Amino acid sequence: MALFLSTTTNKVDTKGRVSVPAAFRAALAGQSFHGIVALPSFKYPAIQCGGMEWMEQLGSGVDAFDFFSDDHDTLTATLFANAQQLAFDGEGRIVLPASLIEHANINKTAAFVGRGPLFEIWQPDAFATYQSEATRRAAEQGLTLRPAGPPGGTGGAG
Amino acid sequence: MALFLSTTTNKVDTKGRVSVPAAFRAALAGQSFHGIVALPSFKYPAIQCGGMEWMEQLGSGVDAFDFFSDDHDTLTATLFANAQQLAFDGEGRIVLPASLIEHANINKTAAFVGRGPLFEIWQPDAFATYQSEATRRAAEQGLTLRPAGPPGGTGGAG
DNA sequence: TGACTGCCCATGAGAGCCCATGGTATCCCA
DNA sequence: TGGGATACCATGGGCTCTCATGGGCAGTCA
Repeated sequence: MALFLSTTTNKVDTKGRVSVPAAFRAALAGQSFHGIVALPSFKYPAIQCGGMEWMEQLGSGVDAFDFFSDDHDTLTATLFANAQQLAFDGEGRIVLPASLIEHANINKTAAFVGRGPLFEIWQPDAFATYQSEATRRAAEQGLTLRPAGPPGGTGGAG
Repeated sequence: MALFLSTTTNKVDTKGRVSVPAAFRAALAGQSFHGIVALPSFKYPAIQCGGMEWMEQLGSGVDAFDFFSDDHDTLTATLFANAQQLAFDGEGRIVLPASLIEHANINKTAAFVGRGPLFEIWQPDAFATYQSEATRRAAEQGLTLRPAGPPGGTGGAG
């Protein structure tokens, strides 16, 4: 499983291209699709990304007959319909589609934020704000991480 | 298994032809029938599509129902009787039959919406409405993605 | 014979591919 | 330990080729 760590800010050129950090690319090496899958977060102005395996895992519960279910309607409409396959060019860059650029208010630079099994792309200032807010909340709540703890809690990353 | 992602809007020309997005065609490459299978959705004004393998999978799902039951009648009547094979022309276009055009209220443009193992064709405005509603529902329900195996906590997309 | 379907070609825009470059971190050797 | 060389990475620009789109023509069926 790919693991994404640390934060890197890269430039977006006039064509809308951004270099995906080499460490992130390395984490994705060996997957069937040479690139990333990106979808807009509906909680905050960020783009959530992972490899094709991540996407397949997200969709693994959806089999051919699930389109009879309302929940899966909602899920696939928000998940697959908004997802974009962004292939790497020869230099390991991707082109951010206009819809995602707009969603994340990205302008000249983009911050790549590691989140473990996935990573996010943010407008750097927006991320800084979000980050300091999250840090403050964590301190307030005395949030701790329970290693290998039982799943189902509010999760570690916040 | 083919995986259909993202949404693309293409024009319908005067002959009723539409280009199937190249990414969708690529996902269907290698299947026995060079084209798509399309059937009207009975839940909303859209056309549900997939490759021949998808149709075969639907068929095997129908087997699970009792052959003499009403469910079976309903399903076969709905799925197979209304299904249409639409072959690609040399440029990867299909011609939408009048019955499907009418069902989806398609006029000058058609939105191709990825839904994972299948995709749908919508009248773009109708889909926008449906989409925003689905997004709202997903956010409201705090719908989380729990892929089959690993503990996700709050899941991937959020 | 007429209408329609399927096949072919042309074209503009845009995406993707290739090459070049500067900076930085690392490695090797003295 | 310090300096030079090298390799990798982020960045920029130009070019090619694919894709979406439009129209024409021939074959087929009613």
